[in-house]
Amino acid sequence: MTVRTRFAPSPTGYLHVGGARTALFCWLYARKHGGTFVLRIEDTDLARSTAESINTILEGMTWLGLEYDEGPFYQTERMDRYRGVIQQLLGEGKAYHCYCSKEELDAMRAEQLARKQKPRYDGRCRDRRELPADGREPVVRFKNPLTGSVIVDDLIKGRVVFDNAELDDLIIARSDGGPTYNFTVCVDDMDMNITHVVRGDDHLNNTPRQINILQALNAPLPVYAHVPLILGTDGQRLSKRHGAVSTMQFRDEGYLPEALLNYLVRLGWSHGDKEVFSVDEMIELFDIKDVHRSAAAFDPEKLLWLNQHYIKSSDPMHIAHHLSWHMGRLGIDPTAGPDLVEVVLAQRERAKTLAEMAENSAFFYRDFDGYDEKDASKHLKPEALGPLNALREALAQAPEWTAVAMHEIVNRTAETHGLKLGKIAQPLRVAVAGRAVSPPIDVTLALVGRERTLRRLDAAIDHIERKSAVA
RNA sequence: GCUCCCUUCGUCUAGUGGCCUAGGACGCCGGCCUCUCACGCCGGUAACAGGGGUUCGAGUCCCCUAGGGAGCGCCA
Repeated sequence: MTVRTRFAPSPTGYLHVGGARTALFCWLYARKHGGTFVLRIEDTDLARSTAESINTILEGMTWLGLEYDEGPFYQTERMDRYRGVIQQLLGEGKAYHCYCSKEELDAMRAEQLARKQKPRYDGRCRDRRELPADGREPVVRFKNPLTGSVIVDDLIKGRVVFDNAELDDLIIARSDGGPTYNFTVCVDDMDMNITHVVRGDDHLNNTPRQINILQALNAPLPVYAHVPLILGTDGQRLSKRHGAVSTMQFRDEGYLPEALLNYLVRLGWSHGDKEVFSVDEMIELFDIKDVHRSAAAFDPEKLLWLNQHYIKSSDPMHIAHHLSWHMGRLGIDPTAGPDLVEVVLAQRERAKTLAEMAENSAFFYRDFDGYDEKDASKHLKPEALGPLNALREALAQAPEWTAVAMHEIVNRTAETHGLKLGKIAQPLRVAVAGRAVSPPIDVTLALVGRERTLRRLDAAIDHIERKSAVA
């Protein structure tokens, strides 16, 4: 039997990291077993589904590289099929019309709660004969078995047993005829020949209902794997209020897709002490059975560490490609300055995100607005004038503008002035970078280039002179 | 309230009865390196939720308690 998994988000928001991880697990499982990964959009809630959500979800999947083999299928395009199956169930006596009003149901629930019972429909319309006179439209309810139990042999949670007595006759079609979630899932999983249902464990309680429906449909049962959800840093369930949970937000903040994927796969899953996994390694080593049963908290610090790890160790060309996108976001044209690959090489050990790297590299491509105040007052002082002037002169005559040549000139100037390297490198750094932080000074000069360096040195010298004149 | 799920350092986890005076990773703290910021290297801090069993022996098996989460919709 060929493995077929599906990821079935409802388009009522963006793709959050919990969903992304579920999608990753589904995808890995399919890839590992040479199976098929199906994408299905569960958009039966017309009021809350939006085309925009669908686009961000698709965009997120693409960015992460979780390509699907079939789909996306839209439930809204399968309404006729659902209606047909509902009729079939009705005809076979496996479902029935229910005319209970909202008020009636609310009263029932309130009473059950008051008696400290689990609220559930009591099945009073199961054998209803005459229709109410007001001609109201009924809903359709599924006849859940009254006795016995449902066994779920979950790949992650193990064997879980539910008593049918705990379940009730759930609504499968609304009074407007629209099918409901628990029902469409069953029809789709059946029609799409899904063999493995990998989803969030908030669905574990739905599983026995779905199994009962599937059985009423004479459909083969898929294998289930309920993955625990992701918690926020505070241990609470991750939600829209807990900050950066949107997949695309991670891209915008400068994370690499491979870093997010690596972080996500290690959340609830491990392979010994191994921390770093390429996508190929994930596919090779991942096994749904090794997924933890308990929820895991999202730790932004560790994600940051992984991101930096990939920035540091990936092919600079690859990083440059992503960096280019971030430079563009800052309004910088990466062709108007040094080769981005050189920039990556200079910056990759001092940036945890690409957004940070882009910001810290802007001065290679365009003039900065002004000096960092603290750094300027500390390093651009009158005593720096001599060295800076000497540097200006020496650099102007540099036969070639390379890091090696820069190194030579800066060191020699420091020596002739009897200064430690730091005493000369720092003023120089502030002069060309605008602040006291940058890659090694020789590399920095090489990247800034001759013209910009000399211009900025003049400006710095001018800055010091004007300041001391005022004082 | 009822049903179901979960519980090893702050966090992610290793651990499948003896190899555990509990290992790794992130973070944090200290040191080294050093032209800044970083990187790197070295060292340190820190956990089996509690209580009962079973067993020669329990983080590992069983039971109970506590705590956390989910579900109980004409939402998905």
